[in-house]
Amino acid sequence: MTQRKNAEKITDAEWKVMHVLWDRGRLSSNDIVTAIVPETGWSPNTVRTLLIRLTDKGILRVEKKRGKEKDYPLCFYTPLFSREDCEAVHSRSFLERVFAGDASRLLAHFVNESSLTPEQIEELRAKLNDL
Amino acid sequence: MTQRKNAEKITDAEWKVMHVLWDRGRLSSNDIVTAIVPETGWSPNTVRTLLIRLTDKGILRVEKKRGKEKDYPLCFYTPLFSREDCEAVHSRSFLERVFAGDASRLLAHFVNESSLTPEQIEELRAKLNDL
DNA sequence: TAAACTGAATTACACATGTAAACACAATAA
DNA sequence: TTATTGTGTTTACATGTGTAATTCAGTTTA
Repeated sequence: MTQRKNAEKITDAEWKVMHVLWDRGRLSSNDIVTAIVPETGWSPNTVRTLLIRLTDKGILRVEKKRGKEKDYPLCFYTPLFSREDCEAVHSRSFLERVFAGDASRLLAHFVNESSLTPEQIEELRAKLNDL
Repeated sequence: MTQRKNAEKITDAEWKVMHVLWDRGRLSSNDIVTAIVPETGWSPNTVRTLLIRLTDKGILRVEKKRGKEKDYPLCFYTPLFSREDCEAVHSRSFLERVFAGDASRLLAHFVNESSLTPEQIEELRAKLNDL
């Protein structure tokens, strides 16, 4: 729950970093930089700043390694929260903020706007049946 | 679309103000203050600051009236965007940011977490059928 | 060994945001 | 008419965020 509190504070720019880490697991800062810079056009330093901030917030864990005494000192980062946890926290606050808590309207909106594939529609139907 | 751009910048605190205005239409600042202060505990000045900021952002329109020369000069505020428009803009950016654009996962999440009533479930089913 | 390079840590800086206090002015009450 | 009060306007101020530049410390290279 204290965790949840921290997990709440992921900012727009930081989400990009988190998605990379959730997709690919523990990564060196360089891996993260090379994954993110082309897509965003950010400076590598910007990415590193975000990594530091996420670490300070307790959302990432950092390990400083120096391989076999041959490599540069490198930082490896690992998420301390699952993607699902973070999504859940932010989803709740989004629901409250924008839809004033009315999940039904939120769902209606996304169903209408999302151009779902037939398979996705079927999946969703199945989920509704499971309720 | 330029409108859309502005509509994007509603902050957490500002949403509260907007919901009151969408619920009840054109209101004096005092009406807004009395609606919001009890629920939030904010100072009236805080609410007034938000009204000014929303006006500056072009999200609210303000009319300064002095009734029949008898009342205080009062400010009346009116939203310049529909609730649906603002929801749509913020929903899209939320989807991108938190769910990396995967609407299907977003929907699955909210369906599971929202404890919908049977009626709401039925409604949603109907919407799915209309796709 | 000195220069160049790489990655990490520190510092920066403007703008946004939450949250008002202070000030000003019209209207009303005394 | 003056003091008070309700309302609008201006200013404030810490913290968060986007977005790095700068500096520092090892590593490799000339």
